[in-house]
Amino acid sequence: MTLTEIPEGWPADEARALAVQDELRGRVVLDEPGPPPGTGLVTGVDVAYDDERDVVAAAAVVLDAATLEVVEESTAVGRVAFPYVPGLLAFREIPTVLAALGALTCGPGLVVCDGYGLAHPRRFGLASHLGVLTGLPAIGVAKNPFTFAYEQPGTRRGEASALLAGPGEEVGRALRTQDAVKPVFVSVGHRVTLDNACAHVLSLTPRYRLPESTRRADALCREALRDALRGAPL
DNA sequence: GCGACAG
DNA sequence: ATCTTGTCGC
Repeated sequence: MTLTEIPEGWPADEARALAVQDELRGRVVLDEPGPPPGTGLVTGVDVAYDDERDVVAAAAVVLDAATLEVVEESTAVGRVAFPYVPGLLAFREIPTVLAALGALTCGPGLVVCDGYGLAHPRRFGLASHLGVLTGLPAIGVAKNPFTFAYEQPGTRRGEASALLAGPGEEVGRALRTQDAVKPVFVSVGHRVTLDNACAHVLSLTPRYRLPESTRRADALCREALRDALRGAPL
């Protein structure tokens, strides 16, 4: 397996990364509804790291949105392209994720990311960044509220409350995907509406807290990392 | 100035 | 993210 190259000109420091976010932010599209939930294809992407060896593995798992059956899977392995800095997560994950998406033979449809889109310090999280670079509709589903404020949503599956960046600025939603289970934090990435994004997430969580797409992608990228490290330890 | 901080 | 045993429940 070949190691994914870090793109030429990829930001090497925080100042350059901030400048890139500043420049790409204007290309986010927020006025398209996005694909209707329960139809077409949905692709989950996720990455796993080995910081000791500086290796990252990414996975893309394409699901039939109606049945949640796996349609196609792909992985990619590369060198970590950026340190972890809150607010700059995308620069760490995107090169390898793009390689995994590029290895698919079918169109990904809606991309579901682990993390945020609009709910971001500069309103340009991983899901927005990935959406802009690929042109694909994308949403973010995070396990934590980051620094944002929210009221605890109702205890039943499907209930939601606003994720607020400030008084009156809704950047996402705390969405209960299972009865009495901690909510997930959904935000728009690119070319999808927040209501639509939440409907997709509910459609992807018939049984577990996290979307089936991210659960599948999470398992696959861990496996890919193990396999990659097995071939060349230390 | 200090702490918090998606994955 | 990752480090980690047992344990409770379907």
